[in-house]
Amino acid sequence: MHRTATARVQHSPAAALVARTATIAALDEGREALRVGAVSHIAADREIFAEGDSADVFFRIVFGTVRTCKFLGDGRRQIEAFYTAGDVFGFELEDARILGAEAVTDCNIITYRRRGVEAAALHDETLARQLLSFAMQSVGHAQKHAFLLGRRAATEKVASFLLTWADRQGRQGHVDLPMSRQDMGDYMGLTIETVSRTLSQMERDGLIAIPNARQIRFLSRQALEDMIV
Amino acid sequence: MHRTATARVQHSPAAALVARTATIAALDEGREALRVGAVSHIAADREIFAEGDSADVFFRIVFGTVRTCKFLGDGRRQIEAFYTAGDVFGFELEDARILGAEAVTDCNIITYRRRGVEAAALHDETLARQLLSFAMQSVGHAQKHAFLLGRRAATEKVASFLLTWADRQGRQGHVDLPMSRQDMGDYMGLTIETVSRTLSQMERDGLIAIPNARQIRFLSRQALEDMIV
DNA sequence: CGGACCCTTGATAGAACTCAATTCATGTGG
DNA sequence: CCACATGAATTGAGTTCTATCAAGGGTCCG
Repeated sequence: MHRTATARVQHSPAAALVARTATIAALDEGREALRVGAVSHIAADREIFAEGDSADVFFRIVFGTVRTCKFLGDGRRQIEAFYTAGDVFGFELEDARILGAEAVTDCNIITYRRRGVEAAALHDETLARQLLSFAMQSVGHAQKHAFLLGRRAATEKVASFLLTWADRQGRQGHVDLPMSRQDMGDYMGLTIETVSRTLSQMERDGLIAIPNARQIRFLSRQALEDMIV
Repeated sequence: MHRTATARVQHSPAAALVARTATIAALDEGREALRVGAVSHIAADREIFAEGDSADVFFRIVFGTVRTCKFLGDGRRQIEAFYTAGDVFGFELEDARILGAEAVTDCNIITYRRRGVEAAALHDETLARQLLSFAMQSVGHAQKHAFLLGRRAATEKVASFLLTWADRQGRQGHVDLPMSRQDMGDYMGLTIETVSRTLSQMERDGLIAIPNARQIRFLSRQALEDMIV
């Protein structure tokens, strides 16, 4: 399940599309002492941490999906990222968190002490390298998100979102969506209605099938890829 | 919305706005051997590196402004970031660059060998820490960019852009824009006309003065800050 | 069966884009 | 020094796309 970060880097050609979020494999290799307590179970829609909380710990997902987000004063919400099994989230440089995190689905997560891991990295070359690699992969993810948001048309955003998730799930012709339309919209900067309409239109155009709201089958993956230039 | 949490810490608006890009101070402290050649001068609008180039070097700006961007198949361009004096850019994890870089204005830049710096970091704790810090700050910048792009209204984007640049320049009531309206639009996901119209409207509303296209004075900074929630 | 929630669909209004024309700033050559 | 050319920026008119408001389906669960 947890391939090493270095192995993933070499994935290459299709890598352009893969907006895989990053993990820190070294945390699995005899460094269990860095953990805080046991695995925690979080129910769907429960908050994991809030904007402004102390960023003294970070997390890795055993299973389930997590979203990190920011609330605007008028109630709008922007989702920064979705994280799934194996992903590390909540690792921040500042003391106070600038994002909140919530469980999208029920999930199990492992907690790590930030200072402990940072200290360990000082005399642990593998960990240090993976920490930097993790940070750089996070940059890549945030940039890909910015590029998705910068796209003008809703169809481009949705096509890009679907293909990215299919790749994350290692699938060619099918994608499971663990999140609601609201979550999708808040991630792409679209309303729930536009997301829904865009998907319906894609279905009418014969590009996808929607057996149910949380599952999408690709009928013409090429056409979707062509949409995002 | 899922706001089950207790009261959140309110950040000072100014702090939330500062999207300062990051540098690596240790490169100045007796580590000049890591440089490649002398300082290079680049003329405005010249390409520094292209998408797909080998990412074996990275750069630091002595003076001038640089943009990193990506071109879409249909000619659209998305700008990922602007960098100014002191900023490091072009540091990537992958071998092939996923962004191109161009000089916005004439500029002088210093070149560093990536592998050299990475290797030096293995037995140089200060450098290692700053490298990680740099990477994490880059994450923060990319996230702020994503949040700017996710904002729905053009006025919010433009207000946020202006205030961010004023802060980067350490100014309260005035901002110098080294880039064209086209650059601004490609950064914010807007057309050049919308950027221009939005600025004109802000001027009519008495929020800003535009002595010339590359200079903006804030007449009501508070009103601008209120726009971005 | 009823209710709650999520999703979809419809009608309308508003915001941003597109195309087009004009103004402005800058630089060049006569 | 001025006429002119050039490119950037602004402004205008019309169109397109997405948000908004509102209503109706679908599904799960008590």
